[in-house]
Formats: sequence, structure tokens, C-alpha cells
Amino acid sequence: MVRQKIQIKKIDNLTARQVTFSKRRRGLFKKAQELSTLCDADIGLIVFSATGKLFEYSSSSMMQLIDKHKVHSDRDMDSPDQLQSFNLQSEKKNYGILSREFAEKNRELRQLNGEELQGLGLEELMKLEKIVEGGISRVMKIKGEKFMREISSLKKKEAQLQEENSQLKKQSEQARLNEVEGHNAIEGGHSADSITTNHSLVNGHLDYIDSVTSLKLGLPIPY
Amino acid sequence: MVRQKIQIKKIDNLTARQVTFSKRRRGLFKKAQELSTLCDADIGLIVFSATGKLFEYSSSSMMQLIDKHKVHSDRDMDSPDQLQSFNLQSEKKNYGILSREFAEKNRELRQLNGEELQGLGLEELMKLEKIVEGGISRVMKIKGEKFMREISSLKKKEAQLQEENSQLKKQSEQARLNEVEGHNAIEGGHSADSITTNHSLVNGHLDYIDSVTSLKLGLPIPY
DNA sequence: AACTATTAATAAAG
DNA sequence: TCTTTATTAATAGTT
Repeated sequence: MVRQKIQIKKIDNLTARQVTFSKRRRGLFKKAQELSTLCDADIGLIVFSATGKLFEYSSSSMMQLIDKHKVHSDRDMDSPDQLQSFNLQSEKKNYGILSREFAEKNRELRQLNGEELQGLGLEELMKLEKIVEGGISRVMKIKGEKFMREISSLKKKEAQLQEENSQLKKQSEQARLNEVEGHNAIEGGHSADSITTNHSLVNGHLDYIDSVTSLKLGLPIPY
Repeated sequence: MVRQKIQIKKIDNLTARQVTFSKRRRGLFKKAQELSTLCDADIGLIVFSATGKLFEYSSSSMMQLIDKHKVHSDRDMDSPDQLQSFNLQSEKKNYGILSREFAEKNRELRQLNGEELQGLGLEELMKLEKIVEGGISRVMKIKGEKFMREISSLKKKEAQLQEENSQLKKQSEQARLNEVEGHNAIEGGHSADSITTNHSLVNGHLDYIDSVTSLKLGLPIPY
């Protein structure tokens, strides 16, 4: 990965291999430690050199880690043993129950630590907050109320705007209708000599309104 | 190690931590595999995520590797395991391990809930307080973010409605003006005898619009 | 999940 | 094994 890119295959030269082993081993251990720290992971790393020398790293205790690993890998490795396994069955059942309880507690604990909260709704967060906050609740409650007030005020405003909006639409419609009505009404009480000319005028006007209506009002603004 | 150098300490943001975990885990496994290939080493890598999920890599067989590891580390502790009750033993051991983990988590949980604090020293109480404070702040932050998102979404909706609204108002105005224009234009190319009557008609129409406008639209909604 | 600017790792050499 | 250096690889932040 440097002066010259290398192939990932066994290094022929013994010295070069030893040097690389030493360098990369250090690098690997460092990366393992970083991952463990950065992401709160429990990591165990066992390295046997070609000569059989053991190098190991573990973020906690290698023994615990190996036990934990065994527990996990034993889960699916189901052995339908015959007679002797009555106790084993019950042990496994116990284990299953405890395992579920454990997972649940772990989740609770992490949530109390403020993690894994993304999936929760507002309701659940509020409840959780109550549990955690204890005596400090008043300040937060007031803050929450402020938020709620703002939200409800915004919602009210929204409703008002929507109302106004529909009023405007209705009124536009009204205006158009009234104009037709108006023209007809006045024409009705008018001198006959202007009827034909007025009629053509009215039609022209309506055509104009209609085009505007369809162009500008006909398109509902999406929300 | 990139866009910005990071500190090797637990990543606060859960999402970022999960992403980093996934990326670095892949990197670590790749490096382990490379070292194994390049230098003919026998490598086992066990990674438990913070949520308890197991990831593992081993260049040969994890079981063999762990056994080999045990041989190396068990220099002192001699275990003459009996064949017969191996599975049961191991199950009981598993149960015991999990049981201890469970008890520990449960205690943590209760302590975070403010229980079982009597036995703790000043130091431990301070530490616990810090943890709880951190948890509260994270819960609050996420709650706040949810609120803010809701508020900004409402504000956006409001802006849209207001835009639509002003469009409607403008258009009302337009319609009125166009009507006057329209009349005049056609009147201009018209016979003179109909001018006065048409004028009164236009005025009547405008009066109607104006009254509606001031009554229903003229009142600004306060906010 | 893909991109990319930047840092980290490291092959080769001394 | 350490140091240096040139280069590739890994990845943090962003989209």
C-alpha cells in the first residue's frame, strides 16, 4: 500500500515477512483499540505468528470475551441430544428467558443513556424524559409548554390562513358570477339600442376572466 | 483520519457511531485478513457491538484458535475437564455468565433511576450524576430536534399558504383592474351612445368588490 | 450508499 | 527495530 502496491499473498522473503508482520500487527491492534474506543465495542483479537508466538489484544478481558463469544455461538448450535439432556433443555430455556430479559434491560439502559432514541415517538420520549429527569422536571416542562404553545399557535395561524384562503377562492368565484348577474340585471333595465353591443362586451370580458381563472387560480398550490 | 482529524474517544452521536462502527469494522476485518495472508499468521477477531451483536473473523477455525489461546494462557490454571457433562457444564457456565451480566446491567439501571445509591462513594455518585446528566441532555436534545422539525414544517406550510394567499389577493386586484381596462378598451372602439350607461355599470361592480374586500379580506390576521 | 478531501498506514530504503 | 519517505489505503464528513 505504498512505495509499491503489494499483492495480498504470502510474502516470500522471510525478513520482509517478519518486518511486515511486526508493522501490520501493530497497525491492526491500534485499529482494534480505536474501534473499541470510538464505538464502545467489546473487541478481542488473537494473533498467532507463523512461528507460534501469541499476540493478543482485548478491550476488556479476553477470558470474558471468549466466554461471551461461546454463549453467542452456542445459540444456534442446537444439539437435539437424547436422554441426558433434560437438564440441558431446561438450562437452555432458562437461558432464553434470561437472554430476552437481558436484551430488554440493555435497551432500557441505553435509552436512559440517551441512545437509541431515534425510533421513539414524541409520546415515548416525553415518558422517558419524565423517568430520567426526576427533580429537574419543572424547567423542562416549561420549555415543553413553550414549544407546544408555539406549535399550536402555528397551527392556529395555519387554520386561519386556510380559512382566508378558501374565502378568497369563494370570493373570486362570487365576483365572477356577480359580474355576469350584474351585467344582465342592468342590461335588463336599459335602453334597447345598447343591448347587442353590450352583449359582445360582456362575452369578451368573461372570456378574459375565465382564462385568468384557469391560469392563475385553477392551479391549487400543493401542501 | 480524514475530512477532519478525530479524537479517539467514544463518538457521542449514535448515528455517527453506528456508521463509523460499520466502516471501521469492515476495515479492521480486512486488515486482519491481509495480515493473516501476507504473514501466514493465525488470527481470530471477535467484535461485540455496543448493542451486543457479534461479529467475528478467523483465519482458520475460531474454536481451534480459542483452544490454542487457552493452552497458551492457561499455563497456571489446569482444567481436567470431564467429558460426560460437557454440554451441561457449558450451558450452566453460559447461564452464569449471562446472569452476572444481567445482574450488573440491572444494578446500573436501578442506579440510573436513583436507587441503590446508599453504598456508593462520593466519587461514584459524581460519576453517576455525570452519566445521568449526559442522558438527560441527549434525551432533551432529541426531543428538541423533533419539536424544531415539527415547528419548521408548520412554518413552511404557513409560508406556502401566505404565498397562495397573496397570489389570490393580487389576482383579485388584477381581475378588478383588467375589468376596467377591458371595458375601456372595448368602449374606445365602440359607438358613443353606450358610454355613460356602461360607466355606471362598471362603478357598481367595483363598489361591490371593494366592500367585500374590506369586509372579508381587509382585516389582517394578527400574528 | 456514494463521494471526496484529507489523514493514516505502510512498502521500501537507510 | 527505528526513521524516513513516497505512495496507497482508510475513512470523516457530506450529500
